[in-house]
Amino acid sequence: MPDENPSARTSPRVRFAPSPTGFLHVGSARTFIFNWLYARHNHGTMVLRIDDTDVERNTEASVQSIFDGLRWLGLNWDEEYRQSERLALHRKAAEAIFARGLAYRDFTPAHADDEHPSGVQGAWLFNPGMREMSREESDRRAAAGERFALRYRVPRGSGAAAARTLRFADGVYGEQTKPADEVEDFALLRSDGMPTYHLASCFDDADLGISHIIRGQDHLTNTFKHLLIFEALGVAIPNFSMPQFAHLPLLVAPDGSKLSKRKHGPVVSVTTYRDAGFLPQAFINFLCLLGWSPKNDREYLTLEELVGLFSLEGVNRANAVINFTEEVPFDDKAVWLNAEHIRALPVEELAQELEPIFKQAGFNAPREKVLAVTPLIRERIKLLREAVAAADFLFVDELAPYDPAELIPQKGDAAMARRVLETAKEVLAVASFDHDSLDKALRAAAAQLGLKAGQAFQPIRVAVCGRKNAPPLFETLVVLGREACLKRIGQALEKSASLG
RNA sequence: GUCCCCGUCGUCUAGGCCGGCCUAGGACACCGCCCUUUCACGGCGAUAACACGGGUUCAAAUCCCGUCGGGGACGCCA
Repeated sequence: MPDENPSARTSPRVRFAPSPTGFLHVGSARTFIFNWLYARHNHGTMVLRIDDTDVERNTEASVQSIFDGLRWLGLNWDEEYRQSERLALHRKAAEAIFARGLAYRDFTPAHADDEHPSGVQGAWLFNPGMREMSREESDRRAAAGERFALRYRVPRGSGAAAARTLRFADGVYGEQTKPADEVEDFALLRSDGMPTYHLASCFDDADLGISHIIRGQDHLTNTFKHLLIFEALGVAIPNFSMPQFAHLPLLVAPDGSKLSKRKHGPVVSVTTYRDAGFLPQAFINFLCLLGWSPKNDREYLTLEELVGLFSLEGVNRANAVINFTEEVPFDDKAVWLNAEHIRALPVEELAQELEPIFKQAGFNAPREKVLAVTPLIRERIKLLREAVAAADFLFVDELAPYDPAELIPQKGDAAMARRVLETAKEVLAVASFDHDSLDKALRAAAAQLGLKAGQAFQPIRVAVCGRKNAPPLFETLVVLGREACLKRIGQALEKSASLG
């Protein structure tokens, strides 16, 4: 079959274009992930472009922190650009638009930051006197060194003639239209000669052949401006075709407001999740479920499954709130998913994640030991960091002080605790240290003492772990080894003396 | 203020485009029970929502209008 529409056949090119004004924001991360998923699902190309045209606000530290976040996610990109390196291209594009009469110079002094340009009367459209200024006067003033911004001359209806209607089909929000009359004469170049976001972003998207622009819904109304820029730019770019747009619902805070670094603090930074012990695949899984659904009730999804399932049709239109409070900084569902992903990890891989964390906590944690400890805590931690508190007694030489009363079993007394510990000491001195042997020996000892297993095990558990809530007893004893067990039971016996 | 978007359990969502299968499904969280040597895992169960008002229709969460609520855009920020 002949290929009638070659452009529809070429693989999609998508981009993620963060501006380096802070750390990588969870909302940005989700935008990145959706773009990445779209690219991988459709065998397309993922472009990373650092939108650093705002020299005032951009910092190199921020660029690094964005890379930190992206590297942690582990999703690779195929091409990488820096907008600041393409400045000359942007200026040339602006000049070309001006030369064609599609833009004009605006000599109005820039607004101060606190001045809101849109009055209470309605939307601001353009500054009086500038749009109509003759080319001669404009040239003369520019030549005289007067500063100006370059504004796009948005087509407007004149007299009885209605303005044209701008339209595009959004991949998520559907058909969008707006009369050009309602679009303000936005700036292309600032009075310092720097391109604005709108110009730089559209030029690069067109020049880099981006086929699908997937971004936050806060750009939905900006898209009408972008349509105009693309139109003006397109004529100079061979084989240009208008990109498809898809806007993503916003991620909002529990109070419904837009997530912001300033207002909500570190919980909006992806490195906070990393440092708290989230697995990147769990974090990705969680973010995907915010504003997107595979529509088959599945929630725990691996990266491969996400790639296979992802489509723009599954994207929701309503904003999604990401739940957090000061006491509980992470969304319950994110934590649950993380626990699921932790349990799904093979022991060797989980051990590998845990090893640096144990070492950081100051534990003597050789590989073999971590490998032995991991199965004991795998089902007891929801965040990797919790492994430290869950397994500390398996690493330290001396147990942290605990209340001797903990040694007393249910429906028992101090004497019973001591009897159990004495017996355990004898049994463990000779028993072979593997799960089944210990199970057999200790159960037999309990029976001999006339106690229920649970009653007999509690003093031993507390003696060995220093607390009541701990992993299963026999596995714990095995990992700890005979020497440590006997020593701790001996210490417990001493402690129990104070119980009278 | 103007324009745009959105509104299903506390939260994430399915269902909505193609009205009846929805006495609205799933998940997290919460509560209860079971399993069990503690904790955890696992299993089972319970509570919980179509923002409101009109209309269209034999029939509306689903279509239409309005109201209210939330959000976004309106910068020489991105």
